[in-house]
Amino acid sequence: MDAACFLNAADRHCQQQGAKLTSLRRQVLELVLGYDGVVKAYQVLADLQRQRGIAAPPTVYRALDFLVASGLLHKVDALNGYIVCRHVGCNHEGLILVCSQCGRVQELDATPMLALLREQAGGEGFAIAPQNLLLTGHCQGCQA
Amino acid sequence: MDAACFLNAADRHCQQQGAKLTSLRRQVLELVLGYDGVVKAYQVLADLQRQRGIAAPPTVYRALDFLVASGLLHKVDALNGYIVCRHVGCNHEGLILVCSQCGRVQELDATPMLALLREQAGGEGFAIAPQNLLLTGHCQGCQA
DNA sequence: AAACGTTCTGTTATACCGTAACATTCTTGG
DNA sequence: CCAAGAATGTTACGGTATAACAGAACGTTT
Repeated sequence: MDAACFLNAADRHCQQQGAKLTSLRRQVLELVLGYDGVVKAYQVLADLQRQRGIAAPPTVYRALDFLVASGLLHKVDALNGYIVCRHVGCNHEGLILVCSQCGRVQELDATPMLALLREQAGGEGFAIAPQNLLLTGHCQGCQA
Repeated sequence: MDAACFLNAADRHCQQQGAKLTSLRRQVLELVLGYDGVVKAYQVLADLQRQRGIAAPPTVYRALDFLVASGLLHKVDALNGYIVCRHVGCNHEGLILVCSQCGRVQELDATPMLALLREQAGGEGFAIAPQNLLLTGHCQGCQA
């Protein structure tokens, strides 16, 4: 799915949910789409400054927060970054593999794994919420 | 297991591995043990400054890094924090369950789970690094 | 249209998180 | 003792994130 197509899907997705994909938020999403893999907030900020002349951290953080809340992006805590969600609209839980060297992202289906985890956690009285599973490691290209 | 007992276990654990649990590292571990759940590096730093008069960030970060590398603590990326490992000695990867309501933390062994994940990811040419799995949900007490 | 509340965005300032780089001290084996 | 490596002290900085308030845009009601 290319960027233009994704943006259309994002428009539809937000409209369905009554969320407003404003021009700023759309611009930020577009900037994130321009990268391959994990993006840092301050990278986006720098891009935004190049395009708008001036922008401050809260501007980009607010847009990113919105996009995460809408399910269009995922936050990658371990790397202080963000990635595009490639499963917008469907209810699958993803297994997201992030290469800690090159930042590239790969997604598998984590549904069976999360079912097992849910079972294990449930045995301890803990109900895990729907979520994606984020793991870091090295992709094929980055293994020496 | 109380703090004193844990410290003894930590001494033995490090001795077995040829790692040196110096007095500074032990002091940091003790400070972390004084908290219930997730601790931030700068909390520990503040405590250390109270006890020693002066200390700088690298001092506490180095000690925390050592304790994580030794398996005595886990780093919780999503929360920029650290927790005591409750399974010292069994050389495992943790499954850390964080209750999004009350903030309490519970730890299970994720080793078998990660073995499966490693196999699945390996099939795609991706090598998963050693790490903990952090999942959010609701603990027993917080399920209405 | 005018008045209003709500949501979004701009702006300034600051707090928090983490590490690089180098100096110094402390072990430990020869 | 002495050299080598490990651990700690110290300074300084860069990256990450948010608080707090001001202003603008938008829809709704009157």
